[in-house]
This record gives sequence, C-alpha cells and structure tokens, in this order.
Amino acid sequence: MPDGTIEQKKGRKFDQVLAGARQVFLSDGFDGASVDDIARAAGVSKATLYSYFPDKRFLFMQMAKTECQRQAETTLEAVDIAAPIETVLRDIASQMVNFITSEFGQRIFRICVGESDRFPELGREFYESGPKMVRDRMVDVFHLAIERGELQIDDVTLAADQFHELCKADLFPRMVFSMASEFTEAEKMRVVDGAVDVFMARYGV
Amino acid sequence: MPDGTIEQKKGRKFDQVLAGARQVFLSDGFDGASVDDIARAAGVSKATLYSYFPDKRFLFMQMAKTECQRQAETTLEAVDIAAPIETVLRDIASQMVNFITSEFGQRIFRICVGESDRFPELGREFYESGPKMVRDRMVDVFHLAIERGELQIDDVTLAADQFHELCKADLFPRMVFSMASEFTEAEKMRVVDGAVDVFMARYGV
DNA sequence: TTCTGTATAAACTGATCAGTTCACTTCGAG
DNA sequence: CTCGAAGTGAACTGATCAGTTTATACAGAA
Repeated sequence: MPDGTIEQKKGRKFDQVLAGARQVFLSDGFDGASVDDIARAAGVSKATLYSYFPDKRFLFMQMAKTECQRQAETTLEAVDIAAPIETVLRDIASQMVNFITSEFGQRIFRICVGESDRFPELGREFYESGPKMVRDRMVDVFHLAIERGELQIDDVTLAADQFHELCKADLFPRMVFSMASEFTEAEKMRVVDGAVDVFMARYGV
Repeated sequence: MPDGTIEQKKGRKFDQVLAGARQVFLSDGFDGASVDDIARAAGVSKATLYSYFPDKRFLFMQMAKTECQRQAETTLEAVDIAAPIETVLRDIASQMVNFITSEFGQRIFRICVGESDRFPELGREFYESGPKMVRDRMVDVFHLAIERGELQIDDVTLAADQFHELCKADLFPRMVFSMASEFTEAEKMRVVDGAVDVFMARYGV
C-alpha cells in the first residue's frame, strides 16, 4: 500500500464492470439494458456488480461520465493553432462533424437526451464535459484570432455556439431521426465548408 | 353515412384515447408510460383502447404523428412574406426559438430522439412532418427573396438548414441537457438577432 | 322485443427485471 | 495452514406491465 494504485475505488473487477456497462448501455439504451446482460458482458456475477455500484442508475451515470471525459480528451487536441484562422476553423469543424456523425456520438447523445428528464444530473454531466468544454476551447481560439486581427467578434460565446450549431446543419437531424446513419465525405465537406463560409462572412475581418 | 364524418377510422372514443396517450406519453416517455395509465387518463377501458390500437407502439406512433402535424400547421403560418427579408427572417427565427424552448417541443424531441433507435419509423415520421416541412417552407421564402434581389444563395437547402441550426445556438443544448428549462426574452432575442445577423452577412446582397 | 355493436371492469397470463440472499469457491497475506 | 476478503452462480422476491379474456351493460336499429 505504500506505493502503486491509489486510483481505484475498489477491487480488480471495477473496470471490467464499467466496460460491460459501456457495451450494453450503448447498444441497448438505459431501459433496454438489463443488469443480467451487463453482468454477463462484463464477465462478472451480478452480486459482484452490485458490490461496486449501488444500483443501475448509478452504474449508468458512472459509465456515461467516464466515456464523456475520454471523448473530450481525444477531441480538439490535434489542432494547429498557429495556422491561419480559416484553416483552424476548418479543422475544428471537421472534428465536430466527425464526432456528430460517429456511432458513439450518436448513441451517447441519444441516451443522454432521452434519459435526462428522469435524471437531470446525467444531462448536466454530459453538457459540462461535452458541449461546454468544446465551447470554452473555441472561445480560446477566437481570442487568439482576435488578437491577431483575423477575427472581429463582439459576443464570443455566442459565436462559438453558432459555429458549433452550423456544423450540425443537415447532418444532425438526419442522423438523430434515423434518416441516415452514415455520410459521404462530400456530404460532410459541404457542411464543413458551409459552416466556415458563413462564419467568416460575419466574423472575419 | 351519405354525409358528415368520413374522417374517423372508428368509433367515438378514438380521439379520447389519443388525448390520453398524448398526456401520459408526453409526461412519462414511452417506457415510463403504462397502458393502464393511458386508459385511465383517457377515461376508457383498456379493452377499448386495444380495440382501436393493436399495441402500445402503434398508439405512440399515431399520437406523435398527430401532434407533429398539428404543430407544423400552427407554426410558420403567420409570417408576412411581403415584408423585407430581414423582418421575415426575424419572425421565422422567433417562431423557431419559441418552439425549441417550449415544453412541448422539448418533450416530443426528447422522446423521438430517445426512442428512434428502437423504432426508426418514429424518427422518420417526426423528421418528415417537422424539420423537413420547416426546411421546405424556408426554401420557398428564400426563392422569393432571391427573385426580389434581397438574397443571394447558391445552396438553398443548406442555407435553410444553417438558419435552422443558428436558431438553436446556446438555447438548445442547455434545454436538452437540463441546464435550463426556461429562458428570458433577452436570451431569446440574443439568439434570434445573432442568427439573422450571421445569415445576412453571408447571404444578404 | 330482440339483436348487434360498442363499451366496461376486473381478473388473469406470461414475461421481464431490479435487487437480494446464500452456500460455496478462490487466492493471497500473515 | 488458515483466515478473510473478493468473487461466483443460482435461486428467489416482489413488483411492473403488455396484452387477453370473460362476463356484463347499454345503446339504437330492425
């Protein structure tokens, strides 16, 4: 105990349970997932599962939080801020579009939306570690570009939200309402370019 | 039978059942709603309910379709197309924002999103009678404005989708993830004005 | 009056599922 | 070698719920 693993709350199967939960919740939704299925997917007995998590809701929340954090970390990292603002925006837009149209993005969104009436904490958690983080990151980028005289923005947070929304045009509703599940590069490009164009027309110098 | 009511598929309690379904589904979601509750809310026996609708899913679909149509009819009607395009856009944006932030808009969206994995028809139905109709209507407006030399748009449907998305900035994520349930007029105005500004900067002559 | 179609209440079936309990195993530390 | 913590599997409880059935009521039309 003097060294090593302080990180984990409890025994060795904790991560296993979370992985099983991830798999089953993501493919079946909250109500659709049965605890027996999760235990089976995790390769763990139900009793063990319940020794780690007090109930199904809690397990779900924990899973969702973990997943969101992981996602937020990998997104918006590989953007070259030194490049001209149009390039930066195009990169960011691409990443957003890719996330929105990804299997994972779609599923986690679906569950959070559907369930955040019954447990609002979930929605809030997701917002904080998802859209909120993206917005903050964008605001930073904008400030930099403003300093460099590339952009002129009065309401920076609004601009960030607008950009984010612009990246959803067409794709998002079609995705979310099961009109399409995959998109061609051309379809994505159309939206990305459109978003950058509109944004620059208003906020470019 | 020579005159009168051809419209209804079956007997007198049909609408009652639908009304009960509307009430319970909208407040409890699909899984949350029990058929017994619906029958009770409708003031109808369960047997009667099942004589009208083959099962719960079908009842739900029917309710959602009906509601969407009703909503689509009342929205985007009282817009004065003769007015200058900026005014027209502002009116439309206001209506969109009001719908997005409405109790009903939020609930129906939540259910459709959460459930359209399990029955994709629902999502499609909603898309066709919701976003799609709005888009078509907007495209008409744009064409008119282009003819009048007020707008210049290459990809008209993309522009319509962009405008729609711009109206969701900030408000929509906060609403959907339970960060807020009501908004001040000022908050709404900020988004409406922002949307029109951005849109006109790109597509205005 | 009688027949028919629509309605009802209430009991019932069959299934699912969250969460608990229990008797038993495994394995590492002292 | 033994103790105890962590894990297992299977049975069990209690509850909910979709959908069915049955026996009954009541209307208007023939």
